[in-house]
Amino acid sequence: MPKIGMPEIRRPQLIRATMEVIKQVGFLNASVAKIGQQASISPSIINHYFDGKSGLVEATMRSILKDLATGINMRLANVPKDDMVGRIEAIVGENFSTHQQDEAVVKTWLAFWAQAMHDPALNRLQRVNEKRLLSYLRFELKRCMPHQQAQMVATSIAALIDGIWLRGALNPQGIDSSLARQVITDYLSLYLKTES
Amino acid sequence: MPKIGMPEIRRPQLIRATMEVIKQVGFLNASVAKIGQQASISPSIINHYFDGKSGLVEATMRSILKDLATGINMRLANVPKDDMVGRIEAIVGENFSTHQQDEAVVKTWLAFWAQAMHDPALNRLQRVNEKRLLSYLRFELKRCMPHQQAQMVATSIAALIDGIWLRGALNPQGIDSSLARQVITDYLSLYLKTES
Amino acid sequence: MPKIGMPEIRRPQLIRATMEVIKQVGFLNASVAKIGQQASISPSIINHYFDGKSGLVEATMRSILKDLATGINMRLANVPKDDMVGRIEAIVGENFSTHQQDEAVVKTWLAFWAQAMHDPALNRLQRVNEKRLLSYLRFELKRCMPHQQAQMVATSIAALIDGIWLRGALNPQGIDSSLARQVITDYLSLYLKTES
Amino acid sequence: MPKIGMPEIRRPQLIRATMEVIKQVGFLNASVAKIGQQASISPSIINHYFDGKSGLVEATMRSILKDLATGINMRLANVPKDDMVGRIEAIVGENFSTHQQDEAVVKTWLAFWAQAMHDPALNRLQRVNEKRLLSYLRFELKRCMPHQQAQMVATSIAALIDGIWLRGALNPQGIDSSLARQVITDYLSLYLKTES
DNA sequence: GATGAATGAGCCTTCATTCAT
DNA sequence: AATGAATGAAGGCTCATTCAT
Repeated sequence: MPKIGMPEIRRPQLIRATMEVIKQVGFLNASVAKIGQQASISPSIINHYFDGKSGLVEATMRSILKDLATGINMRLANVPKDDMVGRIEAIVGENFSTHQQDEAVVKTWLAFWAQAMHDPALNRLQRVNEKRLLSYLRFELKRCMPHQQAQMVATSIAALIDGIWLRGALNPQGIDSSLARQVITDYLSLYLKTES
Repeated sequence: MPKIGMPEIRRPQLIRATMEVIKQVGFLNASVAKIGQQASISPSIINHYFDGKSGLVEATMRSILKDLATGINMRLANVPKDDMVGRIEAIVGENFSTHQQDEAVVKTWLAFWAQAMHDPALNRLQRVNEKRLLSYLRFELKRCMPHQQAQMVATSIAALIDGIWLRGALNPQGIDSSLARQVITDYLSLYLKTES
Repeated sequence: MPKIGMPEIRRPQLIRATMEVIKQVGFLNASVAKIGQQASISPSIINHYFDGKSGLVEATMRSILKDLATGINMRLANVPKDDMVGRIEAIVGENFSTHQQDEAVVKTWLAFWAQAMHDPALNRLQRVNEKRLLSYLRFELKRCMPHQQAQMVATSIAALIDGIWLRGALNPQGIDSSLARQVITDYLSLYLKTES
Repeated sequence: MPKIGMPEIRRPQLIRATMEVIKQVGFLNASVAKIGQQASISPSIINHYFDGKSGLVEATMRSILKDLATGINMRLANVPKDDMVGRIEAIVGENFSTHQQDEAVVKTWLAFWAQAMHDPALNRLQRVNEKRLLSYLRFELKRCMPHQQAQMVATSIAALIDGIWLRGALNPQGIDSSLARQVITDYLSLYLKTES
């Protein structure tokens, strides 16, 4: 019998190594050789566990997306169902959480976006994630405004999240996450005030 | 002996070919061989005119940034100096112009962003561009709101531009540019309304 | 502790899987991984039973050669000792039997020949088989012609067998075995006629 | 301007190196690295001139086939049109010429046959060559026998050629080419004598 | 100015094998 | 007996770049 439980050790280990290498040298230069070295394992093992490099890249992105979704759900669990603003702030907050600002995570996100335009598997992942964020926001907003309007505000908030995140990612000083949250909160409260 | 006028022919030719190849196969697979083939020129010549591939990539991005700046200035020239909303709409409008939505341009932009995190030369370009947009917006906004707030609104609008653009870039259906402009105009009018 | 009787199960199972894989992907691409998969066993076990891949290849060829020898002897058992033509036809017939025309067997044979030039173990096998065929034929022919001529005719018939077999193997339509037998019978009768 | 005339130097050089390496280590182990080393050139250049390893292999086989065809035609040019036996002997003779017995050529042939079963490009080459030999033989034979019969005798002679050649190839002592020619000549003359 | 010849580094992947369990 | 974990070597190929012409 072989050693058991290795997949549960190796897979996260390699995924983390992948992010680390992307952080250090960029997606373009993140070779399996470097990833293996980072994880202190033979690069060949990547094929054993992920069926090739693209499988590893996909799994890596899937891991980040899952972390985001989990984080959002955990925050939402602590906010009353009827506290709409609070719930939206929770969603926004998780998008600017410390974990999402980890340099390795940030660089992987960006590389993922650029790559998604040419890789069907990544594209699919990206689309699912995009729609999920919109649907979460819309769900909360629909409680106090018509569908049409909720759709538009959700789009705006999602765009603000991505835009602020992107500008922060490209900025050496990183994201000022409290400012980010404030900008979005201001927009929302201003909007609600004016409409009523 | 060097034929005169060749650089003026070759450089734009190769820059355009670069964008075309990035559009077709992605930044990752855009080799000098393919670029040369696309331009029907020997790839070797790239080193002659751009001192290596990275020089070509940088020049390509510089060309796109210049097109954007030129477009904005041309639009602004047609809007009265005191029409603040009109001038901001002009800036926004150019960011979603048909040229900026050219698939080759879009993919180059995105690749440029991802690459800028690891390439100092590209990073510098990106920073300059980012600051210019902010300064343009802030300049207009300061006419009717305090500096502090102008800074914040400018940041938000810039984020909206990038966020909407990014989401559009990743969406197979492309950007709905009239919707984009409307979202941003609405956002702006929201802030102006509270001021009055 | 070793289960008894397993070698008798595993060895033929792996040999058959080897032929099947060679048939599907060719000798060049017949890896132990694919063979293991084909047999639904872990590839590692090959080393246990055959001491490495080359041992398996050798055993596979040995199995085919043994089948051929067995088949010939069975046919000869049904032909009277003094029916020289009948006995030679039996030998020829077995060389073009349906089993020897099984695509997996054919491809293994051919790969075996090509490989035998560089692998001493396979070469030895091939030489033994070659000599056995010649000796069988010569033994029958010597009854009605001088040794010298028997040697020559035996060589010719062996060459005809291999030549026709080879041309058939390379032909998508396979071997026309009745034509093959006829050509060789005609050839033989030609020599017998001149003797009488 | 680049160096001119290089393709005419490099292509035969690499083809010869390929045969040499196949002779030394077998088709299975004939890597581009070894071929490049044998030719004292960088292996990368193979892609430049042959568009990949398979292109080189194909070109190598094509070269051998062309040599054979040229040799046959040269021999035929020296034999009167009406000397049927002489012309057939010329064809047979070239198939056992010293050049065709060059160890490198022999091993390449055999590897080529084994490989042709799985490589469409090689298969096509092999088929063309096979048909050409048959058609040459049939053309001569039809002068003194009906089509049906000519076809059968041509098949027999072709099989004898391949069979004797194959057995010689696998034999460490090589081919006894005068014996080979004699066997075939005997068969032909015996056949003609008996039929008339 | 422009070409293609040529190179060496690096890429991902496949492979046969060994080993702990 | 049998498995899967793990490795290191080797494979073909792509690439950016340099150079002679």
